[in-house]
Amino acid sequence: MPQESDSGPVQARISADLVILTIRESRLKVLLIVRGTPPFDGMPALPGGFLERNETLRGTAERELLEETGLQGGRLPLELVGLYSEPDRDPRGRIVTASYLAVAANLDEPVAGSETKSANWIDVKMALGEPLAFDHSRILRDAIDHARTLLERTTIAATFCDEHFTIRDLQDVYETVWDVALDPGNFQRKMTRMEGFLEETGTTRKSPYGRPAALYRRGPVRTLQTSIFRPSASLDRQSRPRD
Amino acid sequence: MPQESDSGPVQARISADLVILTIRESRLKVLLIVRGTPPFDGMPALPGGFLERNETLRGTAERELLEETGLQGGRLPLELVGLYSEPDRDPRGRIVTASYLAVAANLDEPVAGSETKSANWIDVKMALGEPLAFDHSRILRDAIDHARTLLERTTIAATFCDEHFTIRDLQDVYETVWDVALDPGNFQRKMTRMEGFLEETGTTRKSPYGRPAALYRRGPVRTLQTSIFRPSASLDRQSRPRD
DNA sequence: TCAATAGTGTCTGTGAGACACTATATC
DNA sequence: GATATAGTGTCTCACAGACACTATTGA
Repeated sequence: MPQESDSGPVQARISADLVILTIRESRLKVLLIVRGTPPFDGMPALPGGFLERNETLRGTAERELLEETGLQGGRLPLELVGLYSEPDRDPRGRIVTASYLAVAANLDEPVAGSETKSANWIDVKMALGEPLAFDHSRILRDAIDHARTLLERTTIAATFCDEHFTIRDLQDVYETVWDVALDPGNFQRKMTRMEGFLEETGTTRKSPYGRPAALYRRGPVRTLQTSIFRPSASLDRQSRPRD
Repeated sequence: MPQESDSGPVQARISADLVILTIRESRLKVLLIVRGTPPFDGMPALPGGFLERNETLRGTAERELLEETGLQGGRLPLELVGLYSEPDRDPRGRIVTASYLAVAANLDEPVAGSETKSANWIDVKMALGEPLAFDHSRILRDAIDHARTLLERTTIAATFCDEHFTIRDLQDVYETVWDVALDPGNFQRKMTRMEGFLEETGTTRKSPYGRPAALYRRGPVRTLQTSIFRPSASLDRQSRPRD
C-alpha cells in the first residue's frame, strides 16, 4: 500500500510540445530549438509552451506554432499524437505534456524566441540520433510514426507542399517521409483518379528540363476511405531501395 | 489584448475518463455510471478519475478500469483517444481530461463505486441520444469513431470476444460495431488467410443447430498492414479536431 | 537531333465481393 | 429426410505494380 504522501490527486502544469515537420532539399526536417535556460540548458528540444488560463491545449499549440514559424495554426492540421505523464519526466515538477504534429510547406528560417538560443530545421535522421532534452526523443519518434501513418490514411501530404504543386512534388513527399521509391507512372494515375484529393488549376510549371507539369491545389477531401499503399511495410512486397 | 488576469500559465487537475465498450446481446454497450455528487448529480457520465501523485495518466485509467470492471487494464489495449481542455468544461475548475478507450469481452454487471449511484451497460445508440454529464457526449462520440477505425487497422476486435471464439463471433463484433452486414464466406476466408490474427485451438464449439465451429484464440499480431475493408456505410466523418 | 521530365497504355497478379456449393451438426 | 450453421470453390471486377510507350519541353 502506498504511503499517504505518495497518493492522492495532484495539480500539474500542462504543456503542448510541437513536432513541426517540413521537407527541405528532399529531406524530412523537424524544427528544434536549443534551450537557453535550465534544465537541459544548451540542449536541443522540441518547441512547446504551457497551457494558459483562457485557452485550450490546442490553442497553446497554435500559439506556439505561430511564435516559432509565423504559421496560423488554425489553418493547418494540428494532430494530437500522444500524452506524456510520467511523474519524473521533468525535473521542474509535475508536468504533463501533449504532443501535436504540424506539417508545413518549406518555410523560412525560424527565429529564436526569448528563452531560446536558436531555432533550426534539423534533419530528422540526425535529430533521432542525438540526445534531446527531457523525453523529447521519444515524443519525436512517436510523432514521426504518426506522420507516416497519416500519409496512408489522409491527404496531409499536400500540406507539405506549397499552395500550387505538381504530382511529382507530392510524390517527393511520400518518398521522403516513407523513405521509399515509388513508380511515377502509377503514382500519377493513383492521385489523379482519387476523387477529391487534388483539384486542377489549369496552369503548369516549367522545369529546367523536360515537359512542364500540371499544377494542382489541395482538394476538399481530408480522410481517405481507401488508404494509399505504403510499400516495404515489413512485407514481402518488393520495393526498390531509395538512392 | 487579454487582461493580465486572463493569461499566464495555469495549474490544472488532470483526469482520465474511460469509454469501456463491450458487446452484449449483439448490441454495442458502453459503461456509464450515474453520478452521486454535484455537479451533474444524478446524471449519467463516463467513469473516470484524477491523476494521482505517483502514476501516469494511463495508470489512472487502468486503476479506474480495475475499480469499475475488475479488469486488469495492463492486459487490455487502452487507447488514448482525445484530450479535452476547454477552460469552462468543468464547473469545479480547470480540469483537463484525457479519454481512453477500452474494449472488453462480455462482462458481469459492474458495481457502483462510493460516489456513484449506479453503474450499467447502456446501449451506445441510447447513450448517444441522451444528455450526459460534462462534455461526455462528445467524448463518447469521439471514442466510438476511434473504435470503428481501430477495427479496420488492428486486431482489437478479438478483445471483444472471450479467450476462445469462433470466426462467426468475430464477424458479429465487426457487424455490431460497424453496423453493417458482412458475407460469412468471405469473412471466413479473410480471417483465416490473414497471418497472425488467429491461432487455431484444435477444438470446436457446438451450436444448438448446425455444424460445430472451430475455435480460435487471438494471434500475436496487433496492427494490420492491410486494413480490413469496411463497407462504406457510415464514412461520413471528416477529421474532427480534438484538443 | 538528344536528354529529361510528364503523363498514358497495357499486362499481370492479387484480393474483395457475390453467390453457389459442400460439410457437419440437430431435429 | 429438413433445416441450420460452418466452411470452400469459383467467377468477376477493380486496382496495384511493372514497365513500355507517347508527349512536351530546353539545349
